[in-house]
Amino acid sequence: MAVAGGGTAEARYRQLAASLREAIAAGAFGADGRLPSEEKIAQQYGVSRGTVRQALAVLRANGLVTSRRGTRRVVLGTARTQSFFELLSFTRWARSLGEEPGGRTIDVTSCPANPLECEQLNLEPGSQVCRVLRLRTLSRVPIMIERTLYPEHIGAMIAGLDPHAISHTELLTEEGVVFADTEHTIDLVHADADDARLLGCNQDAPLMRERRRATDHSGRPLLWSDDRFLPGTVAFTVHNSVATTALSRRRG
Amino acid sequence: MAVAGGGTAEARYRQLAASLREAIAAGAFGADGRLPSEEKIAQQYGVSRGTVRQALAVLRANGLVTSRRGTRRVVLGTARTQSFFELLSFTRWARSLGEEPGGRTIDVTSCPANPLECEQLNLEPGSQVCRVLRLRTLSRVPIMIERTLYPEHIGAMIAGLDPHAISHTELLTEEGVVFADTEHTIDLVHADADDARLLGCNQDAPLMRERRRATDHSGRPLLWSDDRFLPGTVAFTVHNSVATTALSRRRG
DNA sequence: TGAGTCAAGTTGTACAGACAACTCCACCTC
DNA sequence: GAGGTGGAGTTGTCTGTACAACTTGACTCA
Repeated sequence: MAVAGGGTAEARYRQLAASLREAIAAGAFGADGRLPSEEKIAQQYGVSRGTVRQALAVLRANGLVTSRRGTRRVVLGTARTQSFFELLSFTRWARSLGEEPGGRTIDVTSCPANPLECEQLNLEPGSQVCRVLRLRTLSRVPIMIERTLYPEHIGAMIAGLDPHAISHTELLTEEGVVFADTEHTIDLVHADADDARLLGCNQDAPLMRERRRATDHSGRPLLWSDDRFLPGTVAFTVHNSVATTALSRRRG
Repeated sequence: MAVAGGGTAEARYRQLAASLREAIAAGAFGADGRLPSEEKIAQQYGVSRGTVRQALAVLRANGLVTSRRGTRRVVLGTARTQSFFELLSFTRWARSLGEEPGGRTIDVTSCPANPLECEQLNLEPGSQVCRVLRLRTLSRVPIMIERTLYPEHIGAMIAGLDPHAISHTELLTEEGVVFADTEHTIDLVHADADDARLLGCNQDAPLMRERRRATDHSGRPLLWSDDRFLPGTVAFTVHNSVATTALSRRRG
């Protein structure tokens, strides 16, 4: 039936997190930025302390508040972290910026994967994969080259598609594909001939590369993509605290 | 007294998380990678289900396991996320790689901050700041230029320091400075004259830039740094799931 | 064969209580 | 004034219980 979300009422701790987020943005909690105690918040909203803690854990993971045994929590900032989908999908990201996402599908082919690709997509050696090459624009200005690899069962949904379709990710979601986890790796590369031609830069010009690997709930890879941005068009930010770390830095 | 950690026994859920992490790395949980149910794990380790859930939340945030209502958890991978300090401190990072961290302090000056810097460090306009310029090496090979800005009260601890000291961060920690949160922003810049001279690259050569801003528990900024890496020496990876997102992507 | 139904199993949410660990301020003492 | 003491307040950890929401596989029935 593909009921697209909204079926169940949102959890109480999420509602509470949203309320607190608004309160923080509105500048409640005075100049010193100290939150009320968990107990007070619990009474105020008519929930248990456990629920308050769950809500605050969300805000802490987003870098909005600190937390430390013995003292009240303190507002850190109004860090606007993005939703999972704004990070997964170029289209969603563009929309969240209030800009018009666009793109042109340059090429779609189906062919056997090489060993590295098989490993990334967790496929048997020699399996068929679907290769998509797209040029992405933000308000009609080209900013990114996207090379995406889909396993065959996903690629089949992409293949017979309008080449002008804007968002493949949203299409797949509508078809019932569930994206659950992604891993992003960010580094710097030099433009190859295709990059240069399509982005209108010189060959060997520096590009910001983001490689994304998405999996479903069972850990099966759904796509592997190599996205190359023109310099100055994108920046990545990560918040991390003593308690939770999501980012890591590797030798290039 | 500066008792350097280790005072209190580690929380049970952290011990459990470590155990489970090892078990995953050792390849327990069979070929399908399904974990036992929370109840089973709780019985096996003699803890309550709540504690098990706390431990599993850590693993999930690290991208090691999935989680989804109705089905068992599944092993995703052996993602090695780094500790907070390996991300904050170049020295700690190098050591975790098994390489020898090094560096040379090029310049230390104290002067008034410009408006942007005041905003980043949350200081009154015109406040004094401490500026440190360092060249960082990995196994004697230069890979990064670090420009760090400290507010005066922190800078005072750095100023009278051996110019050959390797880790300023660790020194500050020993002095009782507590780092609690950081924000990292990653983008691409071109080498200026100083970068080129010190890193031995051409001017305007592309560099990977990481800007870090660290605060203490109350949200007071402790440092703001602009680090520029030679291409190919570093890559950043982020794991994120539907439940938790730490990364965001911005217009450059 | 195919579709629908049901029950068992599993994770998510929420509540309540208890204690530990820690911070901070007021107070006291020297 | 300096320094130590103590207690109130706050967050961290752990346990236990109950139910809701969801997945999966077995089963039934047309």
